[in-house]
Amino acid sequence: MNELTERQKLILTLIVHEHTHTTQPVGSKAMVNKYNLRMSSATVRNEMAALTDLGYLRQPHTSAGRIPTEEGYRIFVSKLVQRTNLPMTTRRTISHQFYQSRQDLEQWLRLAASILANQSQAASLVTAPHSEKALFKHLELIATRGHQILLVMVLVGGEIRQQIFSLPEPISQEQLSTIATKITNLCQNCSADQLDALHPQLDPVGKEILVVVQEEMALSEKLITGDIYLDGMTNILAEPEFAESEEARQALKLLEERSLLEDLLARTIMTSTIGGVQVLIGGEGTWDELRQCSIVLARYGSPGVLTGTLGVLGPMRMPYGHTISTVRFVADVLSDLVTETLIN
Amino acid sequence: MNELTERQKLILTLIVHEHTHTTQPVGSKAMVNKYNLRMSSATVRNEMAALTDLGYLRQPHTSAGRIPTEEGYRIFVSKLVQRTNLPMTTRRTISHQFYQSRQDLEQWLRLAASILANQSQAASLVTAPHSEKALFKHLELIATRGHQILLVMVLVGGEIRQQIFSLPEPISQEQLSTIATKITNLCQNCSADQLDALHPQLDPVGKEILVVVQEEMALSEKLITGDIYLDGMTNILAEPEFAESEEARQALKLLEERSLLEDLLARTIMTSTIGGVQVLIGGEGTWDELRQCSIVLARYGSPGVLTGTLGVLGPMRMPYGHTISTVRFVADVLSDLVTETLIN
DNA sequence: TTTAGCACTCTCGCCTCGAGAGTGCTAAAA
DNA sequence: TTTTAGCACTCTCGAGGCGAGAGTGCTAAA
Repeated sequence: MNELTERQKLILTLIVHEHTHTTQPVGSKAMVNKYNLRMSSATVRNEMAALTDLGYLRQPHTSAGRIPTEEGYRIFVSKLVQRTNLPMTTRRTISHQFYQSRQDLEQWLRLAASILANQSQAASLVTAPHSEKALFKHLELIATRGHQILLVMVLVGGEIRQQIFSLPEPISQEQLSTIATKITNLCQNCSADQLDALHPQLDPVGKEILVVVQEEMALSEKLITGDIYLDGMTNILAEPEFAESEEARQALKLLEERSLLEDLLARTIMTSTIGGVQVLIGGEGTWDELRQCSIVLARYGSPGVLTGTLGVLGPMRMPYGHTISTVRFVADVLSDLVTETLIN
Repeated sequence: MNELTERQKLILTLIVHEHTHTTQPVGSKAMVNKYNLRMSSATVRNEMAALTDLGYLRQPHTSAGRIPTEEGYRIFVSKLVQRTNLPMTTRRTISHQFYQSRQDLEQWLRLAASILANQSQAASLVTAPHSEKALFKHLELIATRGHQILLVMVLVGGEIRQQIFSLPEPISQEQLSTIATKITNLCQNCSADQLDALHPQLDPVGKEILVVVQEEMALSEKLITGDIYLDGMTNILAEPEFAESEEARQALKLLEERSLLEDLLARTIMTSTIGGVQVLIGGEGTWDELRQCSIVLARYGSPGVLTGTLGVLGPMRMPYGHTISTVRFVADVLSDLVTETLIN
């Protein structure tokens, strides 16, 4: 808690930097040589001992160099890493890819995941954006075979939900279209709750359909409704700390099991604002699977209207500066795209 | 090519069986003991030598036991594995899960992937079914902000495609609805080509929209349009042959890179018939990434109308009997569901 | 407060060595 | 002719030993 001296900050920064590059514990002598420090290795050793006592460094075993602890990374990320921007050329390349791709939400999300994975050489995840409050915009009903009916609903913001259901009696396409038009006109911009008031105005079939509509709207409001796009999972396997596959399995399992992933996103994302980037280091005591990992997350979209989450999962030894800038930049680009094309 | 003797078949079968269970090379003496063979280890050794000459077995190094070669697995799968059915209880459990889940294609596909992964303890993949010939059923146009228009199209079979595009001039929702209704009425059950004939009947805006419709239909006919559901990738990491992560990376990379995966499916699936299960062993000389793996694939759906692919990717040392039955059974269940609910 | 010097510790790669498992071959038995 | 017993040989694998190298902590001097 006590403020670190400038020299301690420098040494901690250098150790983090060196270790993220070499993967190895870093020793006092080697460090003095490499960075031409204007002090002796003994001095560095003393400072290292102090930082170790403070809990920011540790030794894998006696008489090895030091590596940062979780706490060390945390202080590095919160205080020491300088906010950098991605180089202009990189930014242009990324923007370019988005603007020349097919104008299609799914493509964008896939692309975002791919860019994050490549830039960070780690695993990436991107959730589809969804309305924080589902508002009805348009309903379409299409008869398929027999009693089966395909319901296609569009929400304000362009989210599309579809569902197949059946009615007790067969019904013609004309009748369905009439009902769909009626509901579309009545329900403009309504939330799921507001639809309750409309039940009296509808015939029995219409009521039944309205219930399905309400169900779908409710589902849409739950945190993560749509797809989650993952990429770069194999990057994780390339990291030396995951050479023994068991460790890697743990981390990838988290990405694979939607329920775990949703839980993670739900718990962390609520606190983060658009534009802000959140860094989770070592599972923060809650997620055992992530003991060796860090996650860098950001929200994108239009706050309060249509938002999604994107981020990167990699080893705790991660180039935080670069990763954070990348995540922030991709989030910004995606926010612009989503806002421009989907919000009305 | 020469027919194997009964005894050779027995020995090959036992070696495959034993090796899939232990992961270890299997030796003559151990085998005689374990299976109480009515012959001496020397006899077994002679037969093993013969099978090795034929190319069905190999030794990881001199004076180790034998393991099957790719060719050995191939002959095992094509001739020796007996076609078994899943036990009744397993089948019931699986069916049950499908029928009690939400009646929703996406859920089913996800579930299928999950069941395949769990049953086979390997990675699984399931592609969304798609029409082999895209036939128009229904069109909806929704104005969003400014010139942006959301196009929602339903194909015969229930496949939904959506696309955002813009027109040079702003246009009202009423006008859009009129156009959509007109196209819907004119184009019932038409293929993309047939739509060409309709251009003269439409005003300029209608023509422009029809072009987008045709583009979407063309896209839908390309082999794999929709999502691919993957599951159980971490199972692969648990296999001892993938302990050094490099090997595992190769295999997982294939699953992660959509383009590779689509290529794989495109090349293999064409030859396989519904109900038939296809087994690809060791990449078949074409896919280097799969040198250590096998894939068990089947198509599901309604032949010629709406079909998809599902399968399992695991180590070459795989319990083929069980995996094949599982893939076949899940494909059958999914075929029924798809046929019942989506085909009209 | 910083630095030089020094004894000590721990890992890592390399080597050796013996146990264990399995083979191929030969000659005898069925 | 086919099967089997016996035997010498080969190869892996794990344990143990050893030395080099890197790093530390401590003490005493600058």
